[in-house]
Amino acid sequence: MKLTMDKIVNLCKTRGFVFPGSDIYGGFANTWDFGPIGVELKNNIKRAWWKRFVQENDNSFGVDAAILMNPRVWDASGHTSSFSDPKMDCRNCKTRHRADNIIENFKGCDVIPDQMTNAEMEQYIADHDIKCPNCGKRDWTPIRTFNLMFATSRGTVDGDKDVVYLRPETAQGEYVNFLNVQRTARAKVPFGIAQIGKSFRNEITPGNFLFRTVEFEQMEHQLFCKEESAFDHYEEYKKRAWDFVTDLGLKAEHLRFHDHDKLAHYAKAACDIQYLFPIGWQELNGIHHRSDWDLSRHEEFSGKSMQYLDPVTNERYTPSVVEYSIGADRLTLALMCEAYDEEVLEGGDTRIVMHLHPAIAPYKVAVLPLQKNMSEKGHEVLNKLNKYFMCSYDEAGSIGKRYRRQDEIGTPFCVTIDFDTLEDNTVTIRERDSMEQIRLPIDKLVEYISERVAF
RNA sequence: GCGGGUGUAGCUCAAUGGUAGAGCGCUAGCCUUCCAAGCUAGUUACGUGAGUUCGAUUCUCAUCACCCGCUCCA
Repeated sequence: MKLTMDKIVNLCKTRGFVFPGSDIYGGFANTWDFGPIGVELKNNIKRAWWKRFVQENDNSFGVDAAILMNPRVWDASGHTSSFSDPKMDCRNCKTRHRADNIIENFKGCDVIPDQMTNAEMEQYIADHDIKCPNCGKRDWTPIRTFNLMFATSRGTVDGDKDVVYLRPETAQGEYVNFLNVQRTARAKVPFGIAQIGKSFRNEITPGNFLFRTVEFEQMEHQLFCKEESAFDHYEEYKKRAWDFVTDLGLKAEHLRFHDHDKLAHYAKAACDIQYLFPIGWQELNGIHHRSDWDLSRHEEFSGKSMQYLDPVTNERYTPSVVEYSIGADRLTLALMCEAYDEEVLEGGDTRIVMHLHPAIAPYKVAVLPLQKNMSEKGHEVLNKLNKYFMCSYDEAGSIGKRYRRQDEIGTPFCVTIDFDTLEDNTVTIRERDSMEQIRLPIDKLVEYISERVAF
């Protein structure tokens, strides 16, 4: 079976994982709404991440910072000045390029484009006759700047409004709270601050379904540590990031590390984990050694000391940061791609199965009375189970059809009520991947399922 | 934003300058004791706006959305 994004999108729309954003108005580019099944899946993924990187870490603490931040945060982070791309189009071959990249890649380049204005870059390109790398002609449109931050305004009186930005990354919420968390949690370096939250980027690009959206959710862990141990932690987090996604079900042969050739100005090392999506190898997460750049900048712009006083050695220093960041929507997409399967059964018919890790499956168990007159017993079982698990209840259609419905949304267990159930309180429990069935007393169900859906 | 393509039920498709059908799905009923059975009934669509025309889902233009590529990145 060749997996295409189309198949995933189709399943998502028909089964209620994900719908196009603003659907009844014809959609809205690069936005998607999670439906009843999808929101469970994504919440389970976020919960698994939080468990792994906060709950099971005794030196890791969560925050949920505001999306709107003081605009000076973005001056300090560099986003106000550098988070906009100077773009120009080649009129001849209709390709779009970044002016700064074109200049940088020009042989004999003797300037730093980041420090130039658009007019200076246009002049430089004209003076040096820099041609389109695609078609070899020089027929450029003027440079236009795209700021990737969504701007809105604070204040109710026109003309007296301050521009504020929807955050383009969650990381700054962790950095500005470094000392608040350290003090209140009585944390000792090295320790981490984690956050899951939405970020916004005004990018003019095709989205490839959930892979690239203008509004997206990041799961981030910032480890604050001593400069000399930062590279060790960097390596440690590469491994932890890898283990997390493989434990959730991504196959190792669909994953690879990808070191950055060009480092951002603040980074001492940067590495991605890429996943083999239907659209090719694409970034799933990033791990960055950011040195003390972020805290130092905030110290500079806020005037507040960001230094940590080591209580044992009395040493005072600005910690380095090892950042681990993964897109929740992107990970959800990867896990759906990995789980998707069209199985050919004996007899030639096929079933679509989502082999999701039980821990992230939207429903853990479906309750299926074999006949409609078993409704009462069915609800009795349902009401026992839904105290512990997200449950589905279905009494429409043949039992085989109902199994297939659950297979398509990845439900790991189906519990069937039959005539014997009414006599002896036992049920058939059917497992999704193996399609095997065993008989269990109703009283044992919670324990049996709990053991198998843990992460 | 640029170039190319597409737009008809929930999904996959059909037909037509005289206002639309099928299969699957879904709902209800009958039947049915564990992997998409059957029968009956019901359900829902021409993306939006303008133009040509006696009449437009069909032709033209615009617009919107989506898909592929450029570009970008978590």
